[in-house]
Amino acid sequence: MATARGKVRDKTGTAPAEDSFRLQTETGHKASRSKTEPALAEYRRKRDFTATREPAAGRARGQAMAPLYVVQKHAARRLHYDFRLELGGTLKSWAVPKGPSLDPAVRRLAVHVEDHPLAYADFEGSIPAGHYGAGEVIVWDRGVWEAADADPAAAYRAGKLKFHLLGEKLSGGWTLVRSRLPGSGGKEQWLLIKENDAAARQAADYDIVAARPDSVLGHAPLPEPDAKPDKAVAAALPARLAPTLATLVATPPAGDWRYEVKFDGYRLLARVEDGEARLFTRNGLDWTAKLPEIAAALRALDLAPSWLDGEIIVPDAAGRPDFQALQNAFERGRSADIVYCLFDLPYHAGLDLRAVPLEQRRARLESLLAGKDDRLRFSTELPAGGGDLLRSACALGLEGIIGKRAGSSYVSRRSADWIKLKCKLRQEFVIGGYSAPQGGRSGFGALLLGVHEASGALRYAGRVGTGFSEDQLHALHARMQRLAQPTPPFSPPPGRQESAGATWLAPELLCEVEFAAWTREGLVRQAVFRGLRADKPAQEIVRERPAANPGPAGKPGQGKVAGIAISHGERVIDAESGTTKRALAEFYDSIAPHLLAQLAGRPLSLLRAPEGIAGEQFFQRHAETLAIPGLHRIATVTDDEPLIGIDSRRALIGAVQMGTVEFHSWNTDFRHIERPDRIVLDLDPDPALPWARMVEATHLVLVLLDELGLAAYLKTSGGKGMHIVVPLAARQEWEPVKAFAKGIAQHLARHLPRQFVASMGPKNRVGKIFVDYLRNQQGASTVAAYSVRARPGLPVSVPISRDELETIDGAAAWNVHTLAARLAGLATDPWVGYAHRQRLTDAMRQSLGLA
DNA sequence: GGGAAAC
DNA sequence: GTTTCCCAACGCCGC
DNA sequence: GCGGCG
Repeated sequence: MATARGKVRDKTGTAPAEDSFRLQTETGHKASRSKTEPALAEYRRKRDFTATREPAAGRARGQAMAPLYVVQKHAARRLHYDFRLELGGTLKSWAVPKGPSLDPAVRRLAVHVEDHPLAYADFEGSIPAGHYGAGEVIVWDRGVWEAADADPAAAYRAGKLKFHLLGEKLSGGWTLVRSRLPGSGGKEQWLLIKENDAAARQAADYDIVAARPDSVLGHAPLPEPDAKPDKAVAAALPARLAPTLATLVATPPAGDWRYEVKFDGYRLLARVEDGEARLFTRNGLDWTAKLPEIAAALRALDLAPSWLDGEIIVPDAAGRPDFQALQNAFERGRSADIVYCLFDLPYHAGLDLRAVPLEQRRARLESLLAGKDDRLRFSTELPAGGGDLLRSACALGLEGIIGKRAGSSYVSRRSADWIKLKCKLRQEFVIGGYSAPQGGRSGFGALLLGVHEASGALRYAGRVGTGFSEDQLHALHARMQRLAQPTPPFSPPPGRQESAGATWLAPELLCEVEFAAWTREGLVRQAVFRGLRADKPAQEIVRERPAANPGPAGKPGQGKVAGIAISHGERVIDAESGTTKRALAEFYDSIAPHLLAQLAGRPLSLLRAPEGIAGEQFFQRHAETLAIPGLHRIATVTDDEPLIGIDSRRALIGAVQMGTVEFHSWNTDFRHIERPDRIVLDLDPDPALPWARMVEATHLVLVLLDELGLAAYLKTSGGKGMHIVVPLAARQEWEPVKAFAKGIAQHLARHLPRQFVASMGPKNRVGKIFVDYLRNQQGASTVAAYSVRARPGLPVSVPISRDELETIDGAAAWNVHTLAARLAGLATDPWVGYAHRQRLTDAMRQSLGLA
């Protein structure tokens, strides 16, 4: 024991090649083949940071340093947990609870240090994706323990691990702070923070809330509750207070706005005075008696006379507000689960703070709540950036976000300085009936909606009774009457109340509906009719799962997609969109006909990422031991091992179950594997180039192909570039076809040197577009049209028409969430006319200078 | 994610 | 039993 | 020329 700090790490030798840090032991390290941004410098910086830290003042001599920390990296809006242990002693082994290391539920690391029994180190909390924007956070748990303490976990529990560094400026610009983060259960954490762009933000953005009494340095910029802020006015505490209400807006406005989570609960104001706490709804009803635990927690804060403003919620398992759970909590008189999320402090300690800038009120509020009852939580600020922020909030299954203008004051009315941005859900439903009109309404009352279960049954999904014009109402009614049938198409049929007076319809009509949320029973809430749809077979209408929403558990068939059991269906494959493995499988199931048309008959390479796109990724070209139902293993003369062929839904979903994210196809067919039947040119731009340059370059290539007399088809790559596909009759073998593709690339590079390069190196590619012709050799493959890409947000490679090139705003125009809408809105196949008829002629070769 | 080799 | 390794292929680039 | 990298 008590060997030098950093020993474990030093023994590992080489730095990992990926941007994450695997826990490293003396048995070696694991270099990943992950195709992510280079992170060697990143790694070195962090290593340097730990290596160059000065020992903390006040540490007794002879004590072993045994810091344990958890590294969480969050760059470019990708959340990444990883664990690194640095222990005095030789690390023997370690364990993270089974499952993805991204699992926010991971709370405990087991560590095994030589000469020590198995020790556990707990850490608490998690940081949801999107919380910190671009930047990095290290969740840090640090302390010392006596060498005599055989069990560091016991020492930790006994409080012998001392924290004693706060606000310490560390090398490399890191700062140690103590803070509470959303999702942390209100618990404070030690955080090491570092800004990528310090100028863009202020330290206060990080919610630094408290200094420990034993803080050595303690110069963190803490709010000073006792100082009287500008504009604060001494005032008696009013008996009543009406809250500031937010204005609903559709898009994030310009300007300086501070965003918070929109809580799906009840607004509640708290009045605290003389050891008494009372709770009021926004209409002034006294709910103190309904919320004894909250009231007690507020009393325990022992506040000087104050009004606090917040919202009560019941968090679901993932920490998100759950409106129904809140209602249930009231119904059952179980208010103990309720949490009060506080976001404002209009009065405090005899001061009227309403005119004080928002940030100051909130800083003061946060300091009041720091380290107090878990039922009282500070509503943390979300990172700047409205549009993306809303998207990520929605992807996390939140109801929306609230924006407050920087510096705004607290007013007792609806304010334009407080805005709410809602995540609206929208999807198609099958119309399975309608209810009788009520009152002055003619035609029908509401449409009875359904979605298909995985089993194929049409499940009742609630009703929509608003959103149609008078004309629509009549037209729809007339149309529906022709589809009337005596029995409900739903299975099981809706309850008596829903069925009363209903007219049942053959499940043929589809409509688009916008709604606020799915209820726990799987019905739409606050649904609005947005129009009929007619572009999809009714059978394809299924519930579109909001990302990261596992859905009701325990239902039969719940774990299966297309008959394939999906293990770890709740695993989040992509943190940015919150897409789970099951959602990915369902996505592939939903586009199976499109994708299978691209894959069938071709040898494939699979890009697999069993632990999600942030984990290790690898290609697989040989069927090997791959146990996928319906997968073809095809022996060929070209490869010793059988290749992979997929031509069924089962095999497709089976591949997804095995962690496949991307499907890459060869430019040939098993039937003529030595003769390619297409050329694929991958236009791969310098990432810094604007999209307009990409559009221009694509046009230029199309012009060249037109001149040669070759028809070509476009698809987005799902990344930065475009793929141009030239279908061929499978006449020639790989070599001449590759030479032809190379000829095109070199022709472009030669004649349009400002736009194109034909060689791969990034060196002379600055500001240009690399025409990647290398995908046209034997054994090479290109991501298939309709394949997802293993990148943040899970974009999809999508065929487009030449006309559409002008209209899209990037090669990642569609992703797993938005592709359905595109397919639904598509009148004609963007690749209409695609046929393998073209030949490469000598005349073409001459034109290219290949002769 | 899972088979198989290496501990 | 437990842990690690493997799962493409190619051209570039730096040693 | 070899190996790591993208």
